[in-house]
Amino acid sequence: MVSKPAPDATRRSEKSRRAIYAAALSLVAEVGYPKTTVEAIAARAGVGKQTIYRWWSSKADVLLEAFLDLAEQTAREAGHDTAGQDRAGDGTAGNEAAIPDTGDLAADLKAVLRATVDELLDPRFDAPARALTAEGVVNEQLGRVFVARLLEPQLQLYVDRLRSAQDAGHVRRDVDPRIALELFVSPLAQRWLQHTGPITYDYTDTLVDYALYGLAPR
Amino acid sequence: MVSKPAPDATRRSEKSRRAIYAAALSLVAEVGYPKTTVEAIAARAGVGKQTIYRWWSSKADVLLEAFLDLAEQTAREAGHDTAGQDRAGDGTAGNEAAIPDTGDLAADLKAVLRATVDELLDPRFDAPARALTAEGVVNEQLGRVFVARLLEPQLQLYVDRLRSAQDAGHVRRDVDPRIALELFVSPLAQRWLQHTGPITYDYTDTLVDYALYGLAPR
Amino acid sequence: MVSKPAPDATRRSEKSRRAIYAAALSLVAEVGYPKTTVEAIAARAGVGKQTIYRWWSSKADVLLEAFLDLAEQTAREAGHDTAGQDRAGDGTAGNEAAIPDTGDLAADLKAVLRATVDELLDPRFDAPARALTAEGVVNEQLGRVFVARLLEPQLQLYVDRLRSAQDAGHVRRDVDPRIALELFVSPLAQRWLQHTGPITYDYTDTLVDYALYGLAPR
Amino acid sequence: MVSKPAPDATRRSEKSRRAIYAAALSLVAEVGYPKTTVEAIAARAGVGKQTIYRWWSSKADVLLEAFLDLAEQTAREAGHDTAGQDRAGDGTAGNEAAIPDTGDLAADLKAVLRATVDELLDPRFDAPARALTAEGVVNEQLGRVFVARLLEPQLQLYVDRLRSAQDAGHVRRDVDPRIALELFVSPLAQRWLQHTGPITYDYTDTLVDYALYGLAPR
DNA sequence: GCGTAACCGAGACGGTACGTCCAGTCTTTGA
DNA sequence: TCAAAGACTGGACGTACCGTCTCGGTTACGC
Repeated sequence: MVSKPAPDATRRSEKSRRAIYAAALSLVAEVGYPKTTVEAIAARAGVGKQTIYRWWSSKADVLLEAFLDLAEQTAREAGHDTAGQDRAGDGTAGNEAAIPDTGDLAADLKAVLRATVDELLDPRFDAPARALTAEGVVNEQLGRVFVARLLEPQLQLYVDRLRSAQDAGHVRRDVDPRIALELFVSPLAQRWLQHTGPITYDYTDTLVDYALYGLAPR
Repeated sequence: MVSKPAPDATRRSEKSRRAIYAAALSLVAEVGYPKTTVEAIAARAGVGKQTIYRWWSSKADVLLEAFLDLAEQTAREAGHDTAGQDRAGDGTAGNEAAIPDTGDLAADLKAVLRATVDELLDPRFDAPARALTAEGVVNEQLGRVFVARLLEPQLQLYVDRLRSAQDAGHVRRDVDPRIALELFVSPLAQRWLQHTGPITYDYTDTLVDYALYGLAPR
Repeated sequence: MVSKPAPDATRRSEKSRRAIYAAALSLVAEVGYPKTTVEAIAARAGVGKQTIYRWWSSKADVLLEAFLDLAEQTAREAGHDTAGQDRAGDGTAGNEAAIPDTGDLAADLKAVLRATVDELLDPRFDAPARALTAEGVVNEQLGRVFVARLLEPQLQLYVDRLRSAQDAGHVRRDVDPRIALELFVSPLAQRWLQHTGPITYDYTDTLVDYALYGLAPR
Repeated sequence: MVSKPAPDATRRSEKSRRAIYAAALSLVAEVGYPKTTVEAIAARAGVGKQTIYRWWSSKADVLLEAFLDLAEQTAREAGHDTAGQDRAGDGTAGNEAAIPDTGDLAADLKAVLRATVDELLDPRFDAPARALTAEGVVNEQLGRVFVARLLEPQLQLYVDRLRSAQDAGHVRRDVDPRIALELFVSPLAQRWLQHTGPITYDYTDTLVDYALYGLAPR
């Protein structure tokens, strides 16, 4: 079975690709993911439907790549701006500037989470991110790609910072950083996804405090 | 504007309602939410499409009520069967039996979370709960209903148990229980929704330990 | 086969019957036959749908009886007005006042056809008559009833008048009156039904002249 | 307002068009016009419903064109086969071969009407012609198209033949041929449409005789 | 420099499901 | 005890998109 003759990627129209990304992202932001149709993306991008289906397998796939591209671009811009404490273009796509390490773990985490709060409240990110997350909840294949390409690389930065804290003796050695990070990242994620509570700096600060020092009296 | 004449609910067919719930739940479990169509629900329920559209506004709406009904029923059964020793959930069954209070907070939380793990791994709950959560992520109106009717009541049980622990001096007085509970509930929710990690008893036990005693050395 | 339990006609509501007739005729006149629905008739008549289905088998059936009733009524009124040369209530329902017999066949026929022209141009008759005729073209069963109850009784009057003219020696003895009448009645009918030409007094007068004296030179 | 972007007719699928015509005609012949649904036509033609709605506005419109096409085809075949000696019809086949002119008007008309009788009794023509005529009675727009495209061209042939007879002195000069032809054509049409009498060669022969020589004694 | 291959915009195609409308039947309720 | 009201199953309607399939046209590469 050789189902797909595999189109020649070298002859691909860069202009069309960009136009499709832009159309997909703007449509999702405007009318929402479910009402965004492949036909509408093609029309807005000034592109034939076949040009979409030639390179992507579904609406979700287009949006996923469009969003990855957006993330990459944003990261690149951020990289140029803040210069120094970041890397980019390592194939995992994303704005993974390392978490700062001032020696004060709580302060560093609070700073990063505050930046995340800003991002979550920016509709430019909110709409497509929400749409892709929702699709991933129900479409495991897409979900795994989304997590692997976008979410995990971010989480890995927390793992790194926590390990550094362990080396410095600020976090117990027997703590698994991959689980530990969920104590402050997941609550924020859930509030964002399910509207189960307000998203504020105070809130994320509190999460960090609770997570680091526990609920039980010392 | 009163566009809809509003059908007479007293004359509603109970048989049809039940058949529609059953059809919706079984179809979602079998073919997934996106491939579940209103027509298929009607066909399987042996019902005219109009009977669905007369009482619900969308596929999501049907499934929401079907799932609420399922949760209620499950709760009722559980209530009769086990009287007192009860499960709780994260966006799943609508059972409002209180979390046990043996005096050992860690043990009580671990027990309840283990029950939740069981539920999340049961496809009977997983499929519709996942579908509704995904829909709620993207459709705020439905999301809010879902949260208010199913999720919040469950979370309130944790609030109650944590307050009791505060009274017993096992949790710091300055901790906000509504936020505290997210430290162990949200990570589980995220792993479930986004497949970001395995869901096991070990994992939830660890979450409780981390949350109660913190990451920093004592 | 006793398919229908046959409702008790003696307990039938006369008021409902009249209201249904009125509703059916007015709706056909207003929105046309195809857009006239049983539900709309019931609603306008302030009657349950079942009350219609109890006594009639279809929309066409209702309209047929409504129209027969209208014709009967019109005939009765005409009878009272013109007093003397008419009969009524003989079970065949209709306005079959006999064709006048002044001894001048051409003049008598022209007068009657002019009256028919007036009727055909009156929308009160045109809409339902056209609807029923169209239905009868395609639904033979209804068509035969329509012809038997309404059309044939009318045509019989021409037969009678033509026979009288034969007795007076104004029409050839070997002419079949049932066919002869079609020479002036059918052209008018076709123009009305198919809009194949204007319908005027001049036209019907001409038809009578052509039919009586032929096309060939004398 | 130009609501419809108007599809590109040059890219239209000839195969689909033919399949739709065939399906429409066969369904009307089999189950009758009212029970013929657009969905059934599409299914039998192996075509999507949208392909029908893209090119036609309604079931009636499809059948009209299908029938016009059939008439044209029949005419073409007849033209090739019999060359010169041709049929004419009443609202049926679109063959514009002239009525024969042997010098004997009565004989020529009788021959043509006998051919028409044959056609009216052929179910292949009867079902769709009847359906379209009925629709045209109630839907004036379609009726006018039907008359203009099919009926009038046929009638014009009679006009021509009658004019030729006038030149030959066989018909009075003061007779209007367009009205005269109705004396024998309309009665046949009415008997066919409304089942008001048998349709035979004898009948049409009689009509011609009555029309040419009149009812009054000579 | 000239085919020729393939991508491109465009959009018609066979389909599926939508949400609405109405037919004809069945059930409840008030007079 | 009947009829009004209207919910019910069923199924066609006309629409919106799906994903596939031509159709010219326009590159851009290999000979």
